[in-house]
Amino acid sequence: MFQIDVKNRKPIYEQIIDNFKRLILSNVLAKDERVPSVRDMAKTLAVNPNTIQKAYRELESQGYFYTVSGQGNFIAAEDARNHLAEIEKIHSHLEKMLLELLYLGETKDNIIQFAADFLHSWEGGEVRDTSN
Amino acid sequence: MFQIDVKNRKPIYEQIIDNFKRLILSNVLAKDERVPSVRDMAKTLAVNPNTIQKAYRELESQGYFYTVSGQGNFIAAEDARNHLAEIEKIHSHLEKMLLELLYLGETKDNIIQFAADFLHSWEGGEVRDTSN
Amino acid sequence: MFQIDVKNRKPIYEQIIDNFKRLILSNVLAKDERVPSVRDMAKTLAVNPNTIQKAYRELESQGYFYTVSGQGNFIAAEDARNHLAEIEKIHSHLEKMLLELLYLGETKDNIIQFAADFLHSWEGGEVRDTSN
Amino acid sequence: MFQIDVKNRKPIYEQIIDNFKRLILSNVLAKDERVPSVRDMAKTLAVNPNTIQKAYRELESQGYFYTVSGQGNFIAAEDARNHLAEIEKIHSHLEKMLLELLYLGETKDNIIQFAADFLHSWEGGEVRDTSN
DNA sequence: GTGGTCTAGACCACT
DNA sequence: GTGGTCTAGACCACC
Repeated sequence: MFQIDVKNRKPIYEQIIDNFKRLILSNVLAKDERVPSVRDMAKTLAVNPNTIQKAYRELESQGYFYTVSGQGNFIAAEDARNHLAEIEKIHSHLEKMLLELLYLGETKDNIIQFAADFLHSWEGGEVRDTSN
Repeated sequence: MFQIDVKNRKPIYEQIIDNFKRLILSNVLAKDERVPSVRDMAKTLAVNPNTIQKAYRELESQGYFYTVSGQGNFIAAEDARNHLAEIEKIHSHLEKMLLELLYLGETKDNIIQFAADFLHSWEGGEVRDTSN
Repeated sequence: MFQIDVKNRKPIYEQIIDNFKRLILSNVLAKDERVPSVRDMAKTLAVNPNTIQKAYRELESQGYFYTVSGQGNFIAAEDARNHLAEIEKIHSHLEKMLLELLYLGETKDNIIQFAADFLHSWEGGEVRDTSN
Repeated sequence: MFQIDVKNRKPIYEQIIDNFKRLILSNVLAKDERVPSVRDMAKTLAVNPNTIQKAYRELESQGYFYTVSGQGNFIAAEDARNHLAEIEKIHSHLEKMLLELLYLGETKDNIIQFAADFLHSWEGGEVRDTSN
């Protein structure tokens, strides 16, 4: 499904969250699909079940998962998530990145070219692992 | 000079580093200019001197500062720094942001438009505080 | 008859209990009426028979059902139940809700208005499903 | 400060959350006031630090606390919280309670009287412990 | 000193 | 079987 990098500064549970978000947002995991149980996931990723639990809980509270007691966790419908707030946040984040590039001497046209090229190279087909 | 945000999850020393980098890259701080002493900086930012110390040491090791013992810290010449590595890092960071926006349903054209608008609205005048 | 919401954090068996209580208290289910068998109920609600069993047993112990072995479960007479205790419990629960609204900045008059409006909009006709 | 009831069905960390919310909403704890450290709280309540941690984290993500790394947790400004959504939720909860009382035979006037009496008996002065 | 993460292992409620 | 809670104890980064 995906791998986690224990050496990474980013906490394991965040890596798990990011990976699931990616898989969900790119429709690799579809609505109402069941995700591996906490224990199974813990085994396959070789981490402690509590760590998986923490990640799953967070994903639930952010509207990506829903839990059916005694049955497991499932992918929530898209409208349970708050995309607008998320987009807003990323936009402001993006602005900072763009500014930094300017500071580092990149020209505006260069930057835009870079972004455009990258996006167009992305025919939306398969998913690439971009976790950290 | 700049402000730090203690409520922010980003460590204070990293915030200081980022702010100095920004001021240096945007030429607000010029080559060989003296930066405030650790103690002064600690007072004005109202943080622990150790924290300033850590930031300064990091900035020195990244080639932004040079230290003259007994005299203080100074802005290093541009060629002491490695912009390419920095740009590379931001580029990959940027790719992730762009991808997330795609996942969240933004169209490619929308995203490029956003970036272009932002950059062009920014006639490179003074520097705005973009820390986190 | 009613629906249960598997996504809800409230245990299914409690949802079933609440629904039955509601139907009984609102006289949709009359004294000595037979309730569906455990197996039937399990099928129509698409839940595990054990879950129905647990709910029925609880309802019996609270005086809402009585069991005739070999024949099924039936609605008990009203006097078998202890409304006062129930009302007491809800009253205290209500107090907490009211207090929270106060804390959240609602004025007393606003709250009372809300409650009064709601109650009066309710001409006691049929029963609406209010399960969580 | 407050007590927790280990025998209670409600999880300890939720009891802690509820208690803090109560103290904050009733202004016993003021903006920017420091709350006891995780370890201290763990000692005084005689529970595991992880449990406190969980509660504090939740309170932070709900906008009641903010964390200053290396310094502790503090009460957040009121506008960081999402009262409207909260009020909405409680309103719908309240409706269910009111309905249940109707079913149990209480008259509308009785119920409104009860609510009004309770609210007016509550001159907003001191705080009473309503935790479970 | 502070919060944050993680492990190992236990116990519980629900299905 | 499932998720959820809790403990005990360790280690880390930050201030």
